[in-house]
Amino acid sequence: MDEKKLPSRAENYSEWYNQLVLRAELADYAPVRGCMVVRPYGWALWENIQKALDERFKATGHVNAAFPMLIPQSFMTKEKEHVEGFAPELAVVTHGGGEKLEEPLVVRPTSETIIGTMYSKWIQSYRDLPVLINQWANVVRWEMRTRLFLRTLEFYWQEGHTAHATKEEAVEETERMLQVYADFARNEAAVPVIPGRKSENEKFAGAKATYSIEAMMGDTKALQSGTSHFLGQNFAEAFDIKFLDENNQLQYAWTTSWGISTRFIGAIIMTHGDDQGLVLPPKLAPFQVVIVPIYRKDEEKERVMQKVREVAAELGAFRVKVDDREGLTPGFKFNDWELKGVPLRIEIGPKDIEKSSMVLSRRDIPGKEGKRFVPMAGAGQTVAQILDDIQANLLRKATEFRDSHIFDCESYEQMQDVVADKGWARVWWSPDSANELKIKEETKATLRCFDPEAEGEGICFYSGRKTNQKAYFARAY
RNA sequence: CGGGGUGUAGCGCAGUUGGCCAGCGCGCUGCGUUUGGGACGCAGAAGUCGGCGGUUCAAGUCCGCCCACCCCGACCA
Repeated sequence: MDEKKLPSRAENYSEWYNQLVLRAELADYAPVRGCMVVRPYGWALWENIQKALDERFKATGHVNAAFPMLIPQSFMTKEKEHVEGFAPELAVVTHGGGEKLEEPLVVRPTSETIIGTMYSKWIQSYRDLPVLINQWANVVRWEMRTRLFLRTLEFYWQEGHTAHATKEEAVEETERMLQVYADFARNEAAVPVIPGRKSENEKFAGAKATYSIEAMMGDTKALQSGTSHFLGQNFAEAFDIKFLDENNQLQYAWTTSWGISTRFIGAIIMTHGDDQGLVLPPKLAPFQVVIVPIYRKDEEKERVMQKVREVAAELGAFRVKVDDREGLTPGFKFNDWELKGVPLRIEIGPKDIEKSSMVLSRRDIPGKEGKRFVPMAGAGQTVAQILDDIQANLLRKATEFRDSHIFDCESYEQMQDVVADKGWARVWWSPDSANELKIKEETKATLRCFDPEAEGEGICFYSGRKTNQKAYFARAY
């Protein structure tokens, strides 16, 4: 086996994914089982994701804050469904300072309880509302089986927590943030997603309603890539978040929460990656452009490097990496940066300098097709155009792939056939938790979300009942 | 927790019916030649063979116990 080659995506998707994460130096396994080390290259990608999301949060009036990682166990038990949902996956601290604690502390799996506790102190009047806070944090969930980025014991995310005076406002907030996520996914990550409501079975523990953005990976499995929850007054009642309204009436607040995690990096990898490695969308890529200098003899080196520096300076508006590593052949560097998913590569050698041109190689179009000679003059504008085009092309390709793997199914047989290995099934669906579980057992497919674009009425593919709702079923990560 | 598997150099692995110096590829270090699609030569460094115990003249190899990790299920952003 040639160790330099990645496993083929088509032949072994899991192995391909795993090797890709490790060898592109996004992340590594940690000494503790199920944990992950995010390496600098992976973290740089995450920081770009953070930046893009933070901009959107600011635009919608949210501010950042930080809450404790350790939560008294009793907080977790206040909301009945919440504790039932999370109890099996909690890490618990029983000792501190060498002594057994009177009350164990839970390492936060999510922060509704601690934030709810604080909101009950902060909120007295309708004038205090809405409270629109986000926190960037790490959380711990003791999962049985883990996978780099997709499901690790500890993961990084942002969690927004808001409190509102009315149900309508909270519902609006839940839906707004779902759309913020969908917009981010499409326009920054070039990941086309379907934003829709989750079924009762799949909703967040303690929520009245859960919405998610669902993305289709390269093996046609679905990945829940972000969630937004309408919590109703459940947490307000459990944590006593009350306020006096304009009529001097005591009311429970209406709350929401929403989050996107490092799992999204997995979504980017599995949406765009190919047999050569990662393909990163220009807007989020740690390096948008890599320049590989090519020279045969030492006397050529200075001349080439000087040109390279000139071009790099002209591309100051972009995130540019000059690969000046010594002793590596250009071929090695090409493969290395392709593995790491850099959207655009520039090659500059003696031949190019003579012609005052350079080679541009697009990561989204493999092989010779993606290469072209361009004049060095006006490099900035050319690069800007091509990066835009790559960004658009990635979204277009991913959308085409997704749409060609969604099938409208009318019968259970048809649906089983589709979710077995063809893609997602879109069906008329009369909501029924028991039926949903049966389908999961028989096909391994779950209800990903209700179709937000469903119109009219039809016959449920499973129960035969009349319904006005459509749903997506798929195998999922 | 149920089923299956693997532990030998940083990584990936080979090691026969027990046998004397524990090997190969990649990577790493040094020197030289190279550099337009994963360079080559020479010289090197690097191992409690997962742990403990047993059988034996002799254990990476056989036996027992333990530990760790991986894959498939149940759980999940």
